[in-house]
Amino acid sequence: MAPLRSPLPAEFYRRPTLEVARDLLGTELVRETPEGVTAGILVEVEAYLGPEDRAAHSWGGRRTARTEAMFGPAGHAYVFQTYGLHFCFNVVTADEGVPQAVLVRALEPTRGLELMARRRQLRLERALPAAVSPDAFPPRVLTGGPARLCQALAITREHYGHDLTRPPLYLCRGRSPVPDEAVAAGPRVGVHYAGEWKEKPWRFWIRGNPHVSR
DNA sequence: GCCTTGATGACG
DNA sequence: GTCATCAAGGCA
Repeated sequence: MAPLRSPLPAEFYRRPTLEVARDLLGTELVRETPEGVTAGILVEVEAYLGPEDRAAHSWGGRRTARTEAMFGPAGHAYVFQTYGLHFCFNVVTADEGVPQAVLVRALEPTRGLELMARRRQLRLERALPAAVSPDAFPPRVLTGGPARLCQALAITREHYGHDLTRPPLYLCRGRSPVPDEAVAAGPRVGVHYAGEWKEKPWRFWIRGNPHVSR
């Protein structure tokens, strides 16, 4: 099946990771399944710059079955599981052999909101009555958080290493580029253990966007 | 021990 | 609404 829209080329990802992270804001992540299409605009990301970055899974050049994808070519997916429960979705960046990636922390939902809600319904039952009118989902409940967006888009370990220039999971240009004034930067979330690296302002988000995770 | 989330309870 | 605390449970 041809993709619905033209995916970003591999060259987009094969650049310095901080540039890719910033430029990923405003792009659209599309997930196609037999049940339907779900998609959202990236509004919050974090860069992980192994092997130097203490906060990166590839810190110190750590190369295991889990981190292998980070060493692979740019534009492929790095999916990992945390706390035994949740998946997180990353885009591999930079040159092959340089284990760097960008974690996607939040999306602004654009397509398939009801399907997303269905996939998240187990935990959403309390929120759903307020959301009976489909456009009235409260911000963040569908895709505001790295594990939430994976559940909403049905991204799992089966996408580990997937080539993100091809269906059924790919990125394409969004509605419009995000100007520098709209981009905010700050420390990354959940990396308190990372010493001096935890202060690096390598989390980027669209200022004021209600879907940003926190 | 972890790049998380949802539930619960305190507080205002 | 906020904030703090806790438990869920796979894998290195």
